[in-house]
Amino acid sequence: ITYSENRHDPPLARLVGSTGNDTMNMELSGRAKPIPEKAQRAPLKDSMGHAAVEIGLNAAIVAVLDNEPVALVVRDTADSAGATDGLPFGPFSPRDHRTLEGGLRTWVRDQTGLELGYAEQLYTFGDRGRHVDPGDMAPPIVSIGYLALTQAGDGRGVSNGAWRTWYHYFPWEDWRRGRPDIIANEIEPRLKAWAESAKPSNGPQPLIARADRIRMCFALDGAAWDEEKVLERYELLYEAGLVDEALRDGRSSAKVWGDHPRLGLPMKFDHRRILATAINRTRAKIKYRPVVFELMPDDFTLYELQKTVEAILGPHLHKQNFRRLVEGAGLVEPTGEMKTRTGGRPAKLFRFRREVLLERPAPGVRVSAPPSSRN
Amino acid sequence: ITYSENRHDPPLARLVGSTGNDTMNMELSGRAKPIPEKAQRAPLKDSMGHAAVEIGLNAAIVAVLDNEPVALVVRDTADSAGATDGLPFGPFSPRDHRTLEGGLRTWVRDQTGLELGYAEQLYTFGDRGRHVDPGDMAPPIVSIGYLALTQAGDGRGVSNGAWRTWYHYFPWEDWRRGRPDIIANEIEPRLKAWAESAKPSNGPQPLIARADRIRMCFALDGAAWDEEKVLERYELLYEAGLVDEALRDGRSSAKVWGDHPRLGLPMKFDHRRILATAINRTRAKIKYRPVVFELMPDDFTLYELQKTVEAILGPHLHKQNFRRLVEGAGLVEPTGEMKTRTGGRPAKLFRFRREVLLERPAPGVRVSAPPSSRN
DNA sequence: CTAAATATACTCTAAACGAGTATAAATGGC
DNA sequence: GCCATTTATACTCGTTTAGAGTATATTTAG
Repeated sequence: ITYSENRHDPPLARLVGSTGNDTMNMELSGRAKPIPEKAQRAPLKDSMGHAAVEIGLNAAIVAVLDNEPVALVVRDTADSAGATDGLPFGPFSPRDHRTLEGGLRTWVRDQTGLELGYAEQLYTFGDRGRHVDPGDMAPPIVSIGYLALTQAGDGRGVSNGAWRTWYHYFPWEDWRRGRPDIIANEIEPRLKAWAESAKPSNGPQPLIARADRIRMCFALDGAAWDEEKVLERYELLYEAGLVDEALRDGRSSAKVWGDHPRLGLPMKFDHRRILATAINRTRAKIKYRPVVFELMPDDFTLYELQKTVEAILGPHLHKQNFRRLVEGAGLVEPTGEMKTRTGGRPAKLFRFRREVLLERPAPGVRVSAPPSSRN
Repeated sequence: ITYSENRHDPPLARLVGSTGNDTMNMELSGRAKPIPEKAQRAPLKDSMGHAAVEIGLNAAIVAVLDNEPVALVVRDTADSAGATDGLPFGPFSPRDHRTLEGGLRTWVRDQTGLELGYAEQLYTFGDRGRHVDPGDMAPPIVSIGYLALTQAGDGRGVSNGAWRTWYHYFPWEDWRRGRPDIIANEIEPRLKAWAESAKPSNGPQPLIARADRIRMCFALDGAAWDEEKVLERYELLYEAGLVDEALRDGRSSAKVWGDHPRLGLPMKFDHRRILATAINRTRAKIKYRPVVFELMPDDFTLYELQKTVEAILGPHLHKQNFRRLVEGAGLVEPTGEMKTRTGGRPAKLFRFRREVLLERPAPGVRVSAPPSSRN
């Protein structure tokens, strides 16, 4: 089954507003002329022994556990002092791996015991200096991030690694109990200070002012929160030197903020950026492709399905409309069974209708959010 | 400016139906268990001299020239016998390139004289055996594809390379004069023969039957044509052994079809696949991000804008609604000037309103297609 | 038996999409 | 200058659907 990247069934997109998940053209492009690469020497074509680089394959494995969105992380047991979480990863070896994705699956199996199901490529990162690690391990220069979706119970016990809420690493993304305090208390003031520090306008102006980026990313001044800006937010914080990785990588703008709390837990290398990309993609894709079902058991109630969607997207959805849209789109069919012991009236059990993939071009979970009430 | 990948302003998505552009999970995944990698030896972690591979950077540079969608290709002048078109490309060299995209820009500048503006990463391909080339040049094992959008006249003369319609390589994608004959005359019968040849159901069944894939990709049996399935179609033809590259790569299923016409012009290495990905992405993205304007001069009439969109998407759009949607979305503002000599009543000139990027989360060119009439 | 919780059916409104009609202002040929 | 042709642009209208609310049915907990 091929779930491709871009959307086309609009419906629930509009609810949240959104902005994008996939790409990370973090080098501002647009019509603006690109920053010229440093003085160019003669073409390297004939420089034999072509520059070869090591490629890292990294897996952001996502599941939903008790209505909590989680990722599978492995912790560095060797260095127990400042043990940092990381994603399962390993180098791509053309000798042993027939495909990139195959190599990824192998590494994940070896490191966690988990047999991956659904997986898709996210992005290939290659910025020098972004993956520095204090340890003696030299990280690969180029790393390819993958998103995998699975049921948390599906691994039938992961032999190594732990499922951790992704909000450990991105506390500002957790809007389940309203706007998280960390935004107003920590992020906003520090980012504004960073924006101010760039005021003396010497040099070329960026296409979008820092203040505007901050406002749009973190929904200041009445702007709407866009849950699909996960990566953009993380990159902004990195650029401003507010996440530990920026400090670690030795960015000049990174400041020490005294006893201010760190903004989320750091990860090894550029793994947090990859996880941000994965969350971004998951949040976007769930709206226009039936990928939620990769996170669900075979049979489920519509309410369980809704809770899973909400775990990914954050805001609470309108229950009646959710049911109507999901059923109306032909995404599910009743199994005939009922689930009792739901704490109320028993619910019909449903299963995913795989046939939709042959019918409509690309159905997603169409959802509508209620304004305030939660029913 | 960051145009991210996924969509959220639904509008014009619905017109065409669509399916996806981005990703190419061509290894069927879904809930199905993945094909196990060949017997796994011990983890390679400590195999010093980590496997290093050469990475190719490839640019699919897209423009619209006289209402014709074109890509910039370079032809192999050395081997004039069976000269094959290729995309500008070169190896990534961490020594000389600070970033992947920077390296790409350098190669494009060196090879074509063009200074890239907007560029975004498409996908990283790594299947062994997909980039074989009959010549003596060993292609990189891993290749990263990029999409760049530019005005054809913007390069102020490309010093090397030529703009060629992308329909040279994908004739079946050209629906401007209705369904192209090549589908009914060549593609459909050959694909059906291929599907038949797999009938004796030995071995594991694929998630989606060949016949279903064919029907959905090429809009048979009344299915709607989805112009966003560019990559899926090309991959299907490759898998069926119907494009020259499949033969060249020595796929077992590739057959010689006598004097049947070849299905589109082949390209070097896996460049045609990359171009398919680029077309796919362009078609999808134009609907939910204001990327059309990368293809336009600073000032333009709404009709010119519409013609450009149509060059990318194919079908003809409803003129009145197009105007209403584009203006209503605040994507453009009048310059105050008029364009005379349009062949009729003079048209107002417009320019792109960059401010929209700060307002709505992600505006695209919202369009609606008329059913039959073209007005 | 009742309160609380959940499941599910149905209604209503505003917005949008999708299509059509009408009119204005040029050009080109005669 | 007249007229056919071409393009630009304004406005209307019906159908769909998103977005929200109301009402009712069935269970469990106590």
